[in-house]
Amino acid sequence: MPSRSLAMPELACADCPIRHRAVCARCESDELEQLDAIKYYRRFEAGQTIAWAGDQMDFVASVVEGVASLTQTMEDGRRQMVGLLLPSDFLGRPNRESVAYDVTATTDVMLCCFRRVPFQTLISETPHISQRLLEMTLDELDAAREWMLLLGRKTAREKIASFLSIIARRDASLKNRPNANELVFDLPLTREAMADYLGLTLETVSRQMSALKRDGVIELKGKRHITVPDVSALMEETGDDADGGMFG
Amino acid sequence: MPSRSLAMPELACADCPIRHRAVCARCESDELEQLDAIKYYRRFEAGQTIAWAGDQMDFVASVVEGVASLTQTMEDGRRQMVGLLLPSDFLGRPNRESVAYDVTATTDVMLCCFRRVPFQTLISETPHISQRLLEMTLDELDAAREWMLLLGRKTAREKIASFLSIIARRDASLKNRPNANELVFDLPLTREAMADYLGLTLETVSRQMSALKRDGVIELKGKRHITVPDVSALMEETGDDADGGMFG
DNA sequence: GGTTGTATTTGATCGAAATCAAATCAGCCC
DNA sequence: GGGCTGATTTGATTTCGATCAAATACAACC
Repeated sequence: MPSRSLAMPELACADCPIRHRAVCARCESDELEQLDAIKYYRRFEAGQTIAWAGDQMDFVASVVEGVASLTQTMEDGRRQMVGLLLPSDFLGRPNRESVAYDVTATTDVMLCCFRRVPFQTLISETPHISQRLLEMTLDELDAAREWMLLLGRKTAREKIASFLSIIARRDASLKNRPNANELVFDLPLTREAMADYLGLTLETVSRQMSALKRDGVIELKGKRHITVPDVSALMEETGDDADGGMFG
Repeated sequence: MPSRSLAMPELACADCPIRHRAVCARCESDELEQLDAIKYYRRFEAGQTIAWAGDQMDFVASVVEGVASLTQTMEDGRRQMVGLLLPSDFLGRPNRESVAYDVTATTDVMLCCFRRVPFQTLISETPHISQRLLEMTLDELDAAREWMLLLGRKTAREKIASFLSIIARRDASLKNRPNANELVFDLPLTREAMADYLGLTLETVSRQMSALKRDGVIELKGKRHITVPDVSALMEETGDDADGGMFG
């Protein structure tokens, strides 16, 4: 169900993929023009911090390209990722002045930013947008809750398998799959970032990746390029209900 | 920041505590009358299931009294709580037909229910309410993310201490504390439910409760009645930043 | 090609929490 | 009071993932 939004009608919009999720598909063109008036693009390099927890953030944004993440850090350095933003995901909290978590560019990232104050004005005057934001926030909440099950109850192997299936589900290259049963994609995260996502150490991530490879569940070309020869075999490993899902 | 809503202005409304969070404080009285027209009360006993994951739910609701929880269960029985609803919390997802998680009455619960379809109509016609729901959902998302840090990175002892401080923060009896440094409240959950909340086993919960008692961080009267003689000592144990917080 | 620095893998060991098992406590009903 | 039931505590042992440590792969740069 976090994939719900993928099923929503998309606006054909060549210059700004943002609108696909950030903006209600029912918006009138003049509303879209107002959005255009307050938007600008911004690029961040891999590893760069986009905002620190507690900072003022004078924009909200949508991810155009690349991956950004939200993380929380404890004083002693323990770190947990609490949000992973892929292209078309929304960043920022309308009506909140400050950011609650560190926002980092996990890969090179291109953001489409909307200036915060005028964006909020637009929301308050455009119920469509506010309703769309509610939908998106509910989707995020669903994703967070699925993530909680993973963190609280899954084994290391199940965590890795779940992560791979989550990334695969969102990966663009999905669109042209030659073989319906096979799956090929690139990992946008280092082993360390995966560990932060999964509540593991990077050593455990590496070991479990090796184990899945040894058992033929995945194949690796380089460190980041993954082939899943049999999707259902991967799904078996996630611990989730085998039903539904993106892959038939 | 999950406590943000507590700081919001509350409507004086003797018969229905719901409004305090569920409905925008800026609503006009005729909008409140419309809400009254579609609401009804419903009681559930401890242990009773309010809805199963996947069920249609023909109402949304606000918790008036007692505690309800959202849980996810894996086929082999592993269980993770993903939502804990205390009085004034909102239950249900506007514009979603079905429930995503099992909803259970953790104690005896009184709900103030709003019939779903008319409630949705009201939302779409009343931007205030839709914006209030967005605020509430953002609060829930913040809470979920704090919870993710707990599940992914905290030790068993830190989890217990964090849980106690979360419950204490929300407990009604807080309102009349004789001694600002001391804290007295009742646990609304069994050890098993705590385990489901924290991603632990009930034995570990029990052991860590005993350890905190042994170390003088908490005192126990019966199994459920907790006294925290020194709030800052408890906060030390949570692993969280010592700053801010409800207790000064 | 060699060097440097980072990312990743692999190995050995340790420890926190899970698991398995039993005892104790607290209501509750008669 | 006494027995019954479910909740909780406590104990013994195991196990999975963390930690500590070292080797290997890889890309960028000279």
